[in-house]
Amino acid sequence: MTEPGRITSTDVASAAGVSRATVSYVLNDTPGQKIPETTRQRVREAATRLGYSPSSAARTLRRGRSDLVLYLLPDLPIGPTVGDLLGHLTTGLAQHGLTLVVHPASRDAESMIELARAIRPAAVLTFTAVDEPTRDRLRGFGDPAVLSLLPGDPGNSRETVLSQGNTGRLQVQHLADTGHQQLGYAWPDDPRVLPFARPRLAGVQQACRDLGLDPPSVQEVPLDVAAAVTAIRAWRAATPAITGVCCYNDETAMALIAAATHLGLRIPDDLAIIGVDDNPAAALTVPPLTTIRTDTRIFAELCIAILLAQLNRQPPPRILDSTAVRLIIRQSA
Amino acid sequence: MTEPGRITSTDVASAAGVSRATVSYVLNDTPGQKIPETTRQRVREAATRLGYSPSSAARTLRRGRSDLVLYLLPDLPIGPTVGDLLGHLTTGLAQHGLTLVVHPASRDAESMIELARAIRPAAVLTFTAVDEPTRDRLRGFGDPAVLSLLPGDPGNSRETVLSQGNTGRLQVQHLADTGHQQLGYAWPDDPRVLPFARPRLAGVQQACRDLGLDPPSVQEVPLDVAAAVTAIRAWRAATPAITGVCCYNDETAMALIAAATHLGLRIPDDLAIIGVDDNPAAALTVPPLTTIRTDTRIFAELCIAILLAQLNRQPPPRILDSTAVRLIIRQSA
DNA sequence: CTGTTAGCGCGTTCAC
DNA sequence: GTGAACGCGCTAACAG
Repeated sequence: MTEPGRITSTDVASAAGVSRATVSYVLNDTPGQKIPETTRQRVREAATRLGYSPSSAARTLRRGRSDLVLYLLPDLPIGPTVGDLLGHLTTGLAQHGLTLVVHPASRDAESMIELARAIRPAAVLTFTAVDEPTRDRLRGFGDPAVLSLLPGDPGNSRETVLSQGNTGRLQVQHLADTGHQQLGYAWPDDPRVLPFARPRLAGVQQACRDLGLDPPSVQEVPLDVAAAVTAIRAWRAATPAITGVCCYNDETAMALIAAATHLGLRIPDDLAIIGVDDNPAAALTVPPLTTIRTDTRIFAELCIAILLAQLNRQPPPRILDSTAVRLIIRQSA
Repeated sequence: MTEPGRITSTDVASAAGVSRATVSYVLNDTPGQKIPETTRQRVREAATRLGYSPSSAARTLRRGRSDLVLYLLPDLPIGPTVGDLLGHLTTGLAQHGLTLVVHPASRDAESMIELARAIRPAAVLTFTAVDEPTRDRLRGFGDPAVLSLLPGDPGNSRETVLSQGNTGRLQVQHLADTGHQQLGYAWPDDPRVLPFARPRLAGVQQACRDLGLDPPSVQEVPLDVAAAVTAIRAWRAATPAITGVCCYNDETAMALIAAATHLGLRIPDDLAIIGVDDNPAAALTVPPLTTIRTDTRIFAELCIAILLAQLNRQPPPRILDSTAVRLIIRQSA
């Protein structure tokens, strides 16, 4: 007779011998309500015994805001880093009663706006920056917290989480530490990863300036051995020759390793190569790849801390992302 | 005055000069309602002009079921295949007005049940099988469609999507085609991937039986070159020696390639190696890796078709997953 | 003090 | 074509 899953606050109320209002007050610890501990006990006991959990639909309807966090999935291959980030975000948000919903980040903002309108997310998480007009319209839909992971236009760089600057700095620093003066940058050919590639290159360029090195010689390196051979030839033909290369990511680095092997070059003696990501494959190349790892767990926690602060209208925690990024020294550089 | 995003069916109704009921009937194309085309036009025009989209909270409350699809993220490293699948599922579901929500698949079913209770998903998508009791309890919460991607216990194998059997078959077939009679299987050491590894190995074993080959010699191959060296030594010491190895995935295969290189073995002449996944890195190993690719787009579409059929209480489309799996011949086997 | 009543939020659907 | 009730939790106003 009692349909399973149909336990509402009414059921809890009658089981505890109180009204639905009281149930709500107790379960939400509403401040300013003087309800004796004995009653609270009874209500809570009844709630757990019956397995009550409030309907998020009804709650959302009333509150004007859901417990969902909208995560706009960029249109690019999801590597292990982004994948792990997703996993940790999901787990971390769940601990705060928030649920991650994934949606494709389409070109036009419309479909995102419409979804936000429909589900009234507590927060919106994106990789690419959200422009002001869109942000404004979002405010109408429960005023979600908005967090962009990657920096947008330089200058408009509010609190950005994945600065990527440290990544480049660590790459350059390590190459400089191991005696390289002339650096190359292996740029990806997939236009979809531009939002990641641009700030990474910028970080490398900045680090070169800071260390007094020449700016890096940028070559496009598609994920294909023949093309990588061409890039390496160009670097080695330069005067002075490039001896160390910062790669956009580990896959780009692997293309370079394969090409260098083809050319009979020795890594790192003839050419030092350093990647980004610490892809599981990076430990298994020949030679194993030196790379930069982002600790996605720390990173996810940082994102969540920022979101929660915004939701509670508190100042954002001023934590640097440098703790989350670290050099993994293997043998390619 | 008109708060943005606060357009409700009441607004549309008054703009079109009709009642909210009519708005609902028109916008949902409710069958059995005789509403003249002119009125319908007016309602639709008003809706688009005002930018109306219904509140999913209210709709869920009324319908007892939301437009969310719960996706239980298994606790394992998210490789490119699972990542791409996620992307395609998201996009494909969005085209049907469904939204993917991601939740960690925790050990106990409780937290999942509770979430389902709260959000009333239209469907639940899991990798590992859902047991009968859990399935039963779910029925109470709007009776979501349930789809398990991986097979559970053999025997209880209802409609399973990612059978993995074809994967193993393709691996064995190719090795047999290229003259290998004694096969090895490189088994992963990460217990979290067991749900994938078990059916893949089962597929390999079945294929060996079908082709009259000896059962594969299984060696555990951690993602570490030293350990992979040990495995290769064991295979080569066997009589008759193993000449071709099916790997759990591309990373396992890469460990083997690195180990073989260390041992001075030639691939594929001394040892043929075949992976699974077609990880972007697979094309960049030396030699490039022969592997099995799953077309995640086709696969996602298949999942969605099955879900939609279940939602409409129609028989599931009987499509084989073989179309989605394909051999990529490079040079390692 | 302790707790209740009543109405809102918004789309859906039955009965007229 | 419409009025009205419903689904469920929240909370301002109010009573014992």
